Amino acid sequence: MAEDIFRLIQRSALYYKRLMTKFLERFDITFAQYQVLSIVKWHQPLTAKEILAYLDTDKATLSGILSRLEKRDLVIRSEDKKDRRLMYVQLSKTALALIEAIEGKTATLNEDLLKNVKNRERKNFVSTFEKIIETQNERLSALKKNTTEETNK
Amino acid sequence: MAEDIFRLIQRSALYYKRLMTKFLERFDITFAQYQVLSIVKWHQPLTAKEILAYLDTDKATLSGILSRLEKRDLVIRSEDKKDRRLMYVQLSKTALALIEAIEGKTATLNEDLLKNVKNRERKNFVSTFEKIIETQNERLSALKKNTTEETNK
DNA sequence: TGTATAATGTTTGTGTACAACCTATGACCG
DNA sequence: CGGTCATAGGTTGTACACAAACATTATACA
Repeated sequence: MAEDIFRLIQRSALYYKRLMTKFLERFDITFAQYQVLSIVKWHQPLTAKEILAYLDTDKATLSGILSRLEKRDLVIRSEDKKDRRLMYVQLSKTALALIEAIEGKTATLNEDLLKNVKNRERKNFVSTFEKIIETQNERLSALKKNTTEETNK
Repeated sequence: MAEDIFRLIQRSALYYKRLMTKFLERFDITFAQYQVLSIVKWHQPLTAKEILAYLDTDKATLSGILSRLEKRDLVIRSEDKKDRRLMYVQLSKTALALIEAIEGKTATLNEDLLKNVKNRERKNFVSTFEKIIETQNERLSALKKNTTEETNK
């Protein structure tokens, strides 16, 4: 029974990714690239670390995405002059125009996917989801603690 | 607002995958491999196409997973003698024992993740989720239809 | 019977997820 | 200072998601 719920979550996430990928195809960017670009747009300039905090992904993954975006002149990476470990990321003009052209349309798309779920139901859904994610988070951070404790021995 | 809901879905799916991956590490299989093995266990023998229907994934992906499982002697692939396009997949004895050792534990793990969500709340949650997935499915199959129509021109 | 078409799987190439390792820089502390 | 440690980020290797192209076999149908 519990497994069924996680199957639903996985399936819905997979379908959503497929839909967004198809939608973004015409703009020639991937879903992950879009997510990075739209976060950078909102909070420019951002360091890689800050992007990671928003997206909750891995630095190795992000590094690859940024490289591809930079190769296509969609982002600009530049060092901080005081702390030269930091890399600031900014959108190019092309990317800014691209993201602005996309954003409204994705909002419509998302709203359409939820057309059968009205306000109160949405709130209940979100509230349950937050409980689940909180527990997941507890379990995940417990795992991280264990591994760091072991390396400290 | 709608976007927030899909962010929750994606995040939860990601966390679940991370948790399962960590849990399965000690058995030296990946989450995707575990999913394939447990489906094959329930309905042996299965053709690749049938596994695809259960898992809703891609045939290219499955082909790779099965190759890796076969290399490690966890599954056995054999041709159908009547229709030689079909590949039947079966578990090896090792794999059968492995999956049986794992299954009970994952059930406990899943139940734990939902410990803060009681019966009625679960039902509401599932019912909302089913609506969302149904809409996603409609949009996805609309996309498929369009592409096949285009190729027919 | 022969030929076009469809169905089943594999292969190849790109992008992503993530662990493990590496580099370079900054911070702390004697 | 100088040495140790932590931090920011990149690199490498494995596995997965998926499109596109391919090989093989089955089926339909003229």
